[in-house]
Amino acid sequence: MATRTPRIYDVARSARVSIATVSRVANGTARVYERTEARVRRAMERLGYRPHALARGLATRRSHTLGLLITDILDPYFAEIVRGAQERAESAGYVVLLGDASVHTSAEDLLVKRLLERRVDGLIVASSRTTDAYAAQLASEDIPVVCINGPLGQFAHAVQIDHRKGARLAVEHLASLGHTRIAHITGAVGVPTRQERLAGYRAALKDLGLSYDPSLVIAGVTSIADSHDAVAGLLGLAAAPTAIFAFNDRWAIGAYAAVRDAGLRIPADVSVVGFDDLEMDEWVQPALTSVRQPRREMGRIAADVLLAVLAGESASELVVVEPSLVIRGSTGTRRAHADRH
Amino acid sequence: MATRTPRIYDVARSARVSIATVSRVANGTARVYERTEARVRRAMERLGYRPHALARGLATRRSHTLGLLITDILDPYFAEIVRGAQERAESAGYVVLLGDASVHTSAEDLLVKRLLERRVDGLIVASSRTTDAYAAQLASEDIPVVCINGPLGQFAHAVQIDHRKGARLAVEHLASLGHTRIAHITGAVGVPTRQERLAGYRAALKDLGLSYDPSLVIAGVTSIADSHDAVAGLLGLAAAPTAIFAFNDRWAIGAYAAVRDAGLRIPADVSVVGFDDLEMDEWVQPALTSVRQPRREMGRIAADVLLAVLAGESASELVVVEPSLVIRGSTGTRRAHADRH
DNA sequence: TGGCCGCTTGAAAGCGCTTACAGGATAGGC
DNA sequence: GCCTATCCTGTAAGCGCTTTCAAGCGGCCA
Repeated sequence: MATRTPRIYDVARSARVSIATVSRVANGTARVYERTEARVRRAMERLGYRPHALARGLATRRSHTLGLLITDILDPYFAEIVRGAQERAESAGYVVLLGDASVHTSAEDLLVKRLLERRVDGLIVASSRTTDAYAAQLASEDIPVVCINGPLGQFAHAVQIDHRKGARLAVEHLASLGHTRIAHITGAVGVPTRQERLAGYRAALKDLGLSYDPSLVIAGVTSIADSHDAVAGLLGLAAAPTAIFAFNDRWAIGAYAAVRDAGLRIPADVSVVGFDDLEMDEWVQPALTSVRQPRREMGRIAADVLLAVLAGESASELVVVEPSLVIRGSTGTRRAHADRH
Repeated sequence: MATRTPRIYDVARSARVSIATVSRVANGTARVYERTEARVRRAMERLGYRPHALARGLATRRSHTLGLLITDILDPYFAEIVRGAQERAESAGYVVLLGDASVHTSAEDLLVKRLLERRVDGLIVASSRTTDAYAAQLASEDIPVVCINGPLGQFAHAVQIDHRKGARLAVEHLASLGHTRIAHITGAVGVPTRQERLAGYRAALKDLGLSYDPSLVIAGVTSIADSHDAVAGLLGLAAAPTAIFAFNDRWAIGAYAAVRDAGLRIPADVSVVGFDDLEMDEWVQPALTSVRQPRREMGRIAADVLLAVLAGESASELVVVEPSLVIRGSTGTRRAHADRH
């Protein structure tokens, strides 16, 4: 006889107490005689009682659920943020509800609607598509929001890597190897971090006394294939770059293919630096030099901030994490005999 | 004055109807006068009403949530299954709750407990750690379960790729290139699909008239580094293999490194075939030949089966999907001048 | 032994929604 | 214009849990 899964009422009857007492034992919200508690625990054990999270959520007005908005779970960048957030959430008894923008044909706000209907207690927005206007709308909801690498603003908490510094690390590294013509493949237009990294790139060039050449900056790249094409174009230039700083590692991989197609070699002819430091960086040939972003840590911090706010504690409005440069085989000294051509 | 988010009661009052009528309009569960409906809709619009999913779930005993158990979201294999399941679930108004085994320090059954507390309506188990005993325990819960590439059994629905056939495709391809000493790096012990692929490997060898050499089969590999070490060992053998069939693409990448370390080349000295067909296969050098597994499709099918069961329709107990071989640059004809050594 | 105090415990009212069930409005037939 | 059949709508009882409030219990001191 498969008896239905037991309710709190069943436990109460079995332990000969009221449901209030069972609730108290289950949550430890009030003192209970040791004897009584033992009876209740035994009953819970015996029946295999599992509290009903929905009912609990309804009664407490807390779903113990965190919403996490991302652009694409297939992108390791986001996957690791998810991991970090889940780890922190889990340790606090929270669950993470994923909103993956690329799953939905419809707009992102429908996604948010889904999450809000689920009554998430707070929201982490890691999606790179987030616009200011959209984020502001989010903030008008009455739950705490924290953005990861999103637009800075007063409306929400933020966790950011220091993008300018990251870009600077890349450019300085390339310059130290003798490169003077350093191209930059930027992020897609509208990605909030794009401007920051570009600014860091320009600032570093300036500080190093290198000239800024707009023709070496490619905008509007949205895929590996895009990046491939863009780099192919750059290599065809009369004054082609000897080094490429890509907005992220995937764009860098696109650059790899273009360099190979052009019959050139990395790093002998062209050096490449990516951004993110994905697992695959170690396995591509040559291994990719990249600006490391502690993504998992960022996810964890975001969840941490959210949980703090939910607990009524004060939480920092802005957390900036430090990038670092991981030097691998894709960068080398510029060849002595000047640029090709 | 940030007024609280409106309840069904607020809508009802605003539209001068009862909450029952609002509910009927919101769900379309019963006829309502056109005039009344218009009033209600306007009120919902005006107030920005968003039904409370928890309350609804409590009343209907349906959470409209699917649980999805995976081993690691950072592994693209799982990530794509998640994507597929989410796509299908989303289109049916369901939400997917992820249970990532690698997030939890504790055992997997705690993970399941979390999901069950959340009252998921059904469960997809894609985790490769799933043992028969554990799965059986799952099945004793009163919700439908479907396993992806899990152990076959009577207790749950299953979605499987034809592993034997996949292994056969790999071996036949290598044999057709002249290879006779084909090694196999198997999956971790306990991974249910391991036996199937191994069986396919052996069957293919037999059918092709090739001898089976146990020293060419490596078991117990659980990481890329493991695979690297195992392959290093193989290459040191007096009668080293000229081709390697890896349990998955990540193991194949480990093999790449070992081959390079040994001063050998792919595919000139050693051919490599992986399993899964991940995105990175196209970007590693040389591009990896691999047995394609339609992971997203499998996730979608799993969700589909689950939804069918939940809808009270009959659903197939076992869905077998077809593998295919994607031939890239990592496999080539065996060199004429016999094996090295 | 009586009175008082500090505990633990139970009764009951919600949390926001769905859904029989019954009541009232509407329309149709005469 | 009256009666019945049909529909729409409202009332109220839950769904499983938390939490206030008051009652009950035992122990202590006088």
